[in-house]
Amino acid sequence: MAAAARMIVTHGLRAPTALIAQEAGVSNGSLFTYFETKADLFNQLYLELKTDMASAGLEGFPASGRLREQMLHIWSNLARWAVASPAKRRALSLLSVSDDITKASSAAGQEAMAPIAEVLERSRAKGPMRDAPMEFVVAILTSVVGATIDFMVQDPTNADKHCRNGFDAFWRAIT
Amino acid sequence: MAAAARMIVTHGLRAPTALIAQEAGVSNGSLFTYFETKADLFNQLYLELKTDMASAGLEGFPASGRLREQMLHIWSNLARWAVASPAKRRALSLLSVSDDITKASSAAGQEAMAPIAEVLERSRAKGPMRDAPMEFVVAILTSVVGATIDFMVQDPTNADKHCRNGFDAFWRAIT
Amino acid sequence: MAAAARMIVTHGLRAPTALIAQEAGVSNGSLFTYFETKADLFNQLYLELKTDMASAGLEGFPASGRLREQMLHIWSNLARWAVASPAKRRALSLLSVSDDITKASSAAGQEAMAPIAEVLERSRAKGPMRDAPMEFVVAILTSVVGATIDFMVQDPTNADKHCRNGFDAFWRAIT
Amino acid sequence: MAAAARMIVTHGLRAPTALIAQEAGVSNGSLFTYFETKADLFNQLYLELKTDMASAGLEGFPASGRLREQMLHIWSNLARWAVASPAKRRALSLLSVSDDITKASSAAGQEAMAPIAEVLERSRAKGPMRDAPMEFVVAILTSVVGATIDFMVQDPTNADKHCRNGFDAFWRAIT
DNA sequence: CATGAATGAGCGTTCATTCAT
DNA sequence: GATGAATGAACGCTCATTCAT
Repeated sequence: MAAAARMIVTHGLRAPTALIAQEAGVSNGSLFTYFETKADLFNQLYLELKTDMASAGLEGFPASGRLREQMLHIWSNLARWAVASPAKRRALSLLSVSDDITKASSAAGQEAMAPIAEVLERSRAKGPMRDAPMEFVVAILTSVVGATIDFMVQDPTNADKHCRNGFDAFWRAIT
Repeated sequence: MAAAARMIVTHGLRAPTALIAQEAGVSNGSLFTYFETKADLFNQLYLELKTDMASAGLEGFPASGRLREQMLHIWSNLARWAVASPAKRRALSLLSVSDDITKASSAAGQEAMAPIAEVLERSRAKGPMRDAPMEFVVAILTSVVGATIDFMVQDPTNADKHCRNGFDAFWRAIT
Repeated sequence: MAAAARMIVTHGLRAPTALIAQEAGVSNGSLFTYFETKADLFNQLYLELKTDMASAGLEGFPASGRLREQMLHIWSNLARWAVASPAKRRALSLLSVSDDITKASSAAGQEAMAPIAEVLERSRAKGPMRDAPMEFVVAILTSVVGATIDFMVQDPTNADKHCRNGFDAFWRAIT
Repeated sequence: MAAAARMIVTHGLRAPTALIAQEAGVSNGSLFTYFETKADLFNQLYLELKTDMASAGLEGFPASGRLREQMLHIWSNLARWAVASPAKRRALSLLSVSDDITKASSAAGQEAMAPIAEVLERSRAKGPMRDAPMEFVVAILTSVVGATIDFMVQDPTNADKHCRNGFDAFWRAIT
């Protein structure tokens, strides 16, 4: 799956299975010993990446902290993860819009993000977005953090500043 | 190009050129009289859609209005355009993440959005994001308006409310 | 289709489509311009061969002759056709037992044989097999004529004798 | 080999060796401990089935009976065997036309049928087919008994009648 | 001898692109 | 310029066979 992620980065979702197998150091046929189809591989990879991202986001979570600090902690973790694993991030964003990802995988992906969503839920609970659909809030989180990461990657010297600015904008939007 | 947009909606970016040509009422060969390659078609379509969207955003622009009203006007226009032309919107969002779109096309696309970006520039000029890169602000606009539209489409009865709520969140983020 | 028949003879039904295309003097891709799938090619070929065989059987049919002479005429024609076109015959017999041949094709094949079946029907009408299912009688015709042809091919010097002996056996069976 | 027969029935001759092994309760690799190649397995299976069929045909053979009764006994036995073991029969008929079956196996198969062929030889010795090649007579037996079985299976209520009618037709053909 | 993961050649099919008419 | 048949490289996937354990 790591090989698949790498090949998706360089070749997009059209990355030939033969290339993925080669990158993984196995024969093209062997790939299908582990994954029934290419779509299956993509779904499993999607879930792994999503789970990986979610657990990165929750690492060192300050359970006793104030809400804003908790959310900032997650935000920084997510940004750090994405900056540290650009391949994973790129692969995940391509997979997220792929037709190959089943509803089941999407649902499982949301499940993995549930603990983060819970913090988000509490964050917006008393603010102006208290009546908005939760998915809307998640969409805003995802997109603003995505934009933030892009600028952290682009201008690494000011990464921390971008990270903070992005979070502040996000926090303003939902509280 | 309209045919291409329609086929992209139903078949994704893998829509066969033969199908696009058929939908357009010309022979498959003729398509390559007008577009050197499929990628070329996609780039031209991308630019057309982006331009279309931008001009829709500016329609009836209240030149003398207050900044917030101007921005809200654009916001509502963009949302209305997307809701009225779901095919264009879907095609544009797929094309935006495609490998086929060249840097030149992306740049030209930003160019088309320049008048809107200008209003955006003035909107954030005195706020907390005054020092952020302009692309960052644009990215936030794009992503939040995108999320907003999704919920307008999904729940048309409350479309206006979603539109307004999205804008408010956005305005909070940048001012 | 002639190329397909030839390749089926030499490679069986597993004859690669690429080889069939090559034999036909076209590119592998072109084959699928004319036939949607390999199975489609096989079905069309099956029907062509069956029709070809049936019309060969009826060539010069003595409409005013006695029943036995009519049947013998058909029998000899069928045998001659098979001996003259061994490739067609081999391909047809392989296709007949293939999973790729649809019920529709089988039915159409029987349709093509209808005029022959009609003579057969009259032949057995007053004999001991008058109450047997018609398919049973056809099966006997097919199998005995098949065996006959094998020996005509194997021992061409006595082809006429084998042909006659086979018919006599068949005629004894059904009258 | 029983597993192979079963899988041939459900999947045709393309039945994967892995599936055959699984059905047999051994690992896919083990299959090749006992059979050098898939073709080898098929040849051995062919011979086993042919031998099985032949010995079924001879079961309870009335050595002192009249020729016609002896032949009818064999005929009924063959029909009963086929009706009772449809898998074996289907596998055998598929294998019979397969390219994988070697001349040696075919010859060995004929050898297994020799005792039956001997009765057949005596049956036709004084009749109109006395000068025909023995293989021709065998071919007629095989094909007519095959057609007979098809109708016994299809219409079990009248199985005995079909069996008898088939035999009568056959007997008329060779005597 | 048993296992089952690994192999890689081979196949059916697709489709962007070409080009003779 | 328009056509659409022809092209052939490329891809996802299968499966008989091998071999280290």
